This record gives sequence, C-alpha cells and structure tokens, in this order.
Amino acid sequence: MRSIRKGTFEAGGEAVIAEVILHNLQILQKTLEWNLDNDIRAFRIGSELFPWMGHYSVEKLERFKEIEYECAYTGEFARENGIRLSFHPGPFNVLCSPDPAVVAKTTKELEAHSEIFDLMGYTPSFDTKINIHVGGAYGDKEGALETWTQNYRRLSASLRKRLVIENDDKRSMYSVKDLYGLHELCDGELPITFDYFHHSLHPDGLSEEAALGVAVSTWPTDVVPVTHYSESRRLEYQSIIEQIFQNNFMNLQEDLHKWPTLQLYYDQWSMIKENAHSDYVNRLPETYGHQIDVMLEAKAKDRALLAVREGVESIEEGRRTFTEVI
DNA sequence: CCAGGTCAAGGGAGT
DNA sequence: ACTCCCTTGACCTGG
Repeated sequence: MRSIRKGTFEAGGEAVIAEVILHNLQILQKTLEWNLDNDIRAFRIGSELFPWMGHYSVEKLERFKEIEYECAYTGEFARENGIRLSFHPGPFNVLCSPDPAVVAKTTKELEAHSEIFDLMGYTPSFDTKINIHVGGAYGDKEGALETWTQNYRRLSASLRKRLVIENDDKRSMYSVKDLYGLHELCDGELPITFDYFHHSLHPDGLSEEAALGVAVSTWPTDVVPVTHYSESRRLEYQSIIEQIFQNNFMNLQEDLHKWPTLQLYYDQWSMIKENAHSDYVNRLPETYGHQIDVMLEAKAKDRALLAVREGVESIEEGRRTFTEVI
C-alpha cells in the first residue's frame, strides 16, 4: 500500500488522495485473493487504505465513482468467499479525551471507517467490526468512561453497530471487567473484543476462562465474537537466545562478560517491554468451548499464521529472522 | 540506487 | 525530557 505524508497531502490536496486510494484498493483486492488461496478467512484492513480519511468527505472526492465501484467489488468478493473484514483504527482515536478537538477528530475518523464498509456494501453489523481501545484514563477511569459514553451516543447508528472495544494491557487502563461496565453504560450495545495477551498482563481478578465468557456474552448471538491472540516478545527472544547459545537463559546471564555477541543480544532483549508482541506464536488459544474467531496479532502476520498451521516451531522461524537482522 | 532516518495523531510507563 | 508500546510500513533525503 501507499501512504501520504503530511507535506504531500497539504501540497497536493485531494487529487493525490484519490489516486492513492485507488492504488490501495487494488492492493487490498490482491491481498484478499492471496488470503483466499491460503485459506485465510479473516483480515484486518489497515487504515492507510484511505490516507487521512478523517480529513475529507469520501463522497466528494473526484473519481468517487471509481472508488465506489472498487469498494463494492472488493466487498462482494469478501462476502462471496466468506472472508471476514475488520478495521483497527490507530491508538490516536480517543473518545474520552478531555480535549473536544481530539474527540471531534476521533469521531470523524471512526465515521470514515464505517463509511468505507458502507461503500463495500455491508449492512452495519459487528460481523464487520471497527475495533478500538478506550484510550485514556487520566487517573479517573469512571469519569473517563462517562465521557466516553456521552461521546459514543453522538456517533451514527451505523457506526455504533460496528464499533467494538478491546481490553488493555496496563493496570491503569481498562480490563475486561471495566469494559463490561462500559458495555452496560452503553445500553448493552458495545461488544468486547477479548485480547488474550492483554488479559494476561491485566486480568483484574478474572481467570482467562471467566474473562472470555464475559466478553463473549456481550456479542449478539447471531455474530461470532472476535478475539485477539499474541505472545510475549520478551519470552520469544529469550527462547531464540537459548537456541543460539544452547543454554538456558538464567545460566547465560552469568556468562555475559565472556561473549560480546551474547551481551549484544542481551542488551537488545533488556530493551523489550513487557507488553511487546512476538513475531510468531507457538500455539493457538484455548476457546473453552466457545465458537469464536481468533485474529493473530503477531508481527510476522500471515507468516506467523502459516507457521503455526504447519506446526513449524516459532523459535526456528524467529531465530531465522533474528539472525538475519543481526 | 540504496540505507537509514523520518513520519499525522493520544496516552501511559519507565528511565 | 526522551523512548518504547499500542497501530503500520512507506516516504524522503543524503551519500
């Protein structure tokens, strides 16, 4: 896909936008065809599909008819082949911000995502979800959730039938338990996307099974709930280092001064944050009997999915990538 | 031509 | 005050 830098957008305006959108729609179509060939039936579309989408009205773009046609074609292709599409707008979308300008920008951008699904011919449904996080706590979760709810009520009905909320990985932010409260504040409309990895970092007293059950209960019965799955990058790199040096990580830490290369790897490892996502995954999550869709949030994306399907050890794949980088 | 630095946006945590 | 992490690779410039 192509994207557009600020300067280019300001200089070229909407003329350059239409050209890039049409290019990106072609790439999306090719991607979905590749996915279908590889039996990948769920896809998160990158928001760069329509660069700067919150900054113009799609209907008023020149070449709108062409854009409309390509969107409709891709939507029909996805529906006919049972490919489930979704969006995950960036972390800059904060509906509970104390700054009205941030809320206004967020609203525009979320509505724009919803309009793209409209152009693709989708009836508003959580089947084609638009997934975000609450985004801020400001030391007052209850107050922030109240603000979030007020701004949520101002969104279009179409968007509200697509918008879903995901649990966070920090204790200062929103657990599944917190989000269930928000779900109720929003009149039971807002489903929760259960993220396994985030939950493990911020369980808030709920077991994985209980939290998944709570999240699943927030989805309409005629829509398959979506979950996110990834693993710890820190642990992944530990395993890679253990493989390379044929020793366990605890022992290796005592030998750092003997091996400059080991020290280099160790220094890189120590910079990795607890909540960073792995390139690959070793396993798929427990579903506890629920019928759910699982989206991999592994950095290597489709390569991670193909690897875990093939039963290839993620350590081996990851090691290859790691050594190439080094 | 290529590698490396840079790039719209909000917020929280760690150093 | 700065970097990483959530999201994502493409854009752009200097050599």
